[in-house]
Amino acid sequence: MAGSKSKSSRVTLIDVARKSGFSPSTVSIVLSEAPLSRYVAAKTKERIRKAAQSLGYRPDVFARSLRSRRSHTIGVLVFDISDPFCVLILRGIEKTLQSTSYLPILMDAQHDREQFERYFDLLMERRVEGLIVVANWLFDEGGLLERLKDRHMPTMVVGRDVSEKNIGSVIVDNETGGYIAVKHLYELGHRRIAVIRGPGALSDSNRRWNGIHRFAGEHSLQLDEKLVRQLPGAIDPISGFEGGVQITEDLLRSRQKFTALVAFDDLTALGAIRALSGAGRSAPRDCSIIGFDDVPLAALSTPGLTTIRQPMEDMGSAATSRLLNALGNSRVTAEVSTNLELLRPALVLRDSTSRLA
Amino acid sequence: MAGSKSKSSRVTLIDVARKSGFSPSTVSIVLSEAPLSRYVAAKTKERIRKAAQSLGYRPDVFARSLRSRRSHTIGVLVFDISDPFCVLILRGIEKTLQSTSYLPILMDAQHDREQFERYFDLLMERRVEGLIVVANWLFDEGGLLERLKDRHMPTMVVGRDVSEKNIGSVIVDNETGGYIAVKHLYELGHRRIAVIRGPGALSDSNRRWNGIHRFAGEHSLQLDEKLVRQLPGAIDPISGFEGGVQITEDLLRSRQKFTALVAFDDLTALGAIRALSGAGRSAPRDCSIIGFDDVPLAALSTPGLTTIRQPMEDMGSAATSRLLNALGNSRVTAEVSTNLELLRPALVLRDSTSRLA
DNA sequence: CACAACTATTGAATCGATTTAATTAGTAGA
DNA sequence: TCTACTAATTAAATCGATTCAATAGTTGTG
Repeated sequence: MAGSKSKSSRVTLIDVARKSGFSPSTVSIVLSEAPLSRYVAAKTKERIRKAAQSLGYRPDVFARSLRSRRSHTIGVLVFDISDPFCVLILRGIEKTLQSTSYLPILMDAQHDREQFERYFDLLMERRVEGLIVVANWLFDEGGLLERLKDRHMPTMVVGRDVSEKNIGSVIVDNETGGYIAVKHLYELGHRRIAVIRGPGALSDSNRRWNGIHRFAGEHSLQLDEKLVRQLPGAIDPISGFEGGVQITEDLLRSRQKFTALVAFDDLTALGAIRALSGAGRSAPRDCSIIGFDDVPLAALSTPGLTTIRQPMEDMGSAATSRLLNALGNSRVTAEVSTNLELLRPALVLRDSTSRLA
Repeated sequence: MAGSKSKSSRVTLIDVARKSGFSPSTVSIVLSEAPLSRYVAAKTKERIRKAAQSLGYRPDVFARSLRSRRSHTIGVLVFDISDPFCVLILRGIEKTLQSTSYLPILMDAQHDREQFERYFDLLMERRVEGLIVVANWLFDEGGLLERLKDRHMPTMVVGRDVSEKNIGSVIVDNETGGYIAVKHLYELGHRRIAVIRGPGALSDSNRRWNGIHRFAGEHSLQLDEKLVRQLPGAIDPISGFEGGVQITEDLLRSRQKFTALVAFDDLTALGAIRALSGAGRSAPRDCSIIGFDDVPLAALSTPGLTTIRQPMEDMGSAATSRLLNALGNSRVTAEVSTNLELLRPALVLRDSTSRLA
């Protein structure tokens, strides 16, 4: 075809300059919409854009980033993508980023702390302009975020409360969640309610318990200590399931009576259902069970799991918006407002809970 | 501190050159292990490395890529990351890439075809050196890969058979999978076996059916046409579940007798279990159910789902290895060997199937 | 001893953009 | 008339590496 170099070398800015009859400088200014483009005549702009278009010009990301010292990327570091909890958060992040000029660079630390740090460094090397850490409940708080503090990189953490200078967090209101969970069971008539608390090291765990406790206090509901158990420290995404199985088996063996159970999260709840079934009982007939999170598979189990939903997609969006906000104000002194953002949980009614006969 | 410039400007190659006493050229050659480094004296190398180390030098990715025309990255394009099927494949890819100098750049098309193309272009713009497409069963075959063919970019597709020039695929041996599935039920004594086939447009679906059919032929097992149904075209990752519910309800209503059911995949199987339970029956007591895939949640449902495992992590690894291989031979003419790689499925025994009473 | 071949290192060009300071022209105010 | 400012455009420097051709020095060989 006429005009198309047989050598399929890339189309560069200079090609556009030649074709449009303006200098590379002007072309650059127009196409990258630099501040100076205010002074460029409208006709010039148009002609340059047309030339670029007709040549199919795409700026070279590397050259651009090298000179401008901007990457137009945001690092998204997930601690363990196999945790179903994460996926919807990612969706929220991606959707929010879509309308901007930022590109997410997603890395999965595969539940490995070293990997996490390695990828963290890689993201820094790639000069991401901001960072979103998706921290599932396995995320070890101790010191892992130390290095985040050093760099002055606007950072948001989703799913974990990390109150540090220049680091913002978005999490669900765990206390309210716990409150709602028992409230639901209470309103169904249950009074002997077992609770499987999360690992003690997890702040989520304690907050949810606080909510449960507060409700109990307000309604003079007796929480029998013998019916309150705690998951051991978690190792991988499904250890919650196994913990749920074991603790529930143990509760059943103990011959304590209970007609309902609040599980720390959905996986624990699924474990409880499994244990119940193993003992020849079933939910909700013999025992109502409520989970927490509303991970996708909660809707797919039989019975469908009644649970407290974390608005995961919203959490992703909220974190991203705040990050963008910090980035927009002034890139140099970008500071994420430090405070914590709490999102409201919601009760999702399915079939694992029922009115006490 | 002594030596540390208060202005925290980056450490560049020139700084290392100054400190080590060699020229930038030599430093570059040594640190990037270019071919010429064969001729650099061992002592020189050592001194340069030490200088770089002590300054904390990290090469600038953008400058490097600009000049060398290499990005050291591999694009990983997932059609829908919320499909549990994908996650383990990703893990396989990442693990294989870890020991190399390639960095995966992961993008999630969020089940949106336009998004897929947008991200595809973005990856090209970022000059990835190879591409891995993780295509779950929702991936629309028609024409979506057209553009892959144009660019001469080494490409592997996981989870879908795309036989195109210069595109390799890695999938599970679906026919064998189907064969194993009925075989298992047959050996448990089942003779009246229902089958929920996948959407007709899906080649997976037909292959699995072929396997089932072949087994039936070899063992003169009668497959009652009235017990064979087909899922409608899929829309989102969980439409298999709903399809499973509806078809199973329909089968139950039809009053045809069957003691076992082969579901197209795990989600469909979970749907079948749900429908069974809705009709007051349960698996495996009233009907044995076998799924396909072994997605993570198959182990968490009650009863645990007996299923045919796709070796997803291996599939990811295999695809990556072959891509690396193509990349290694000669970057310019890198060609992925076109042929399809079939991985063996395996029966995973859990509790949703049992011997016919 | 001349010539090649190899070792060891470097100067200078280059990748493709952005950005700064400079240039020109026009126009308004003192 | 001179200054000051704005509008419109551009030449040239720059970002931080890689790479190629060039330069010596050294060794081998016929």
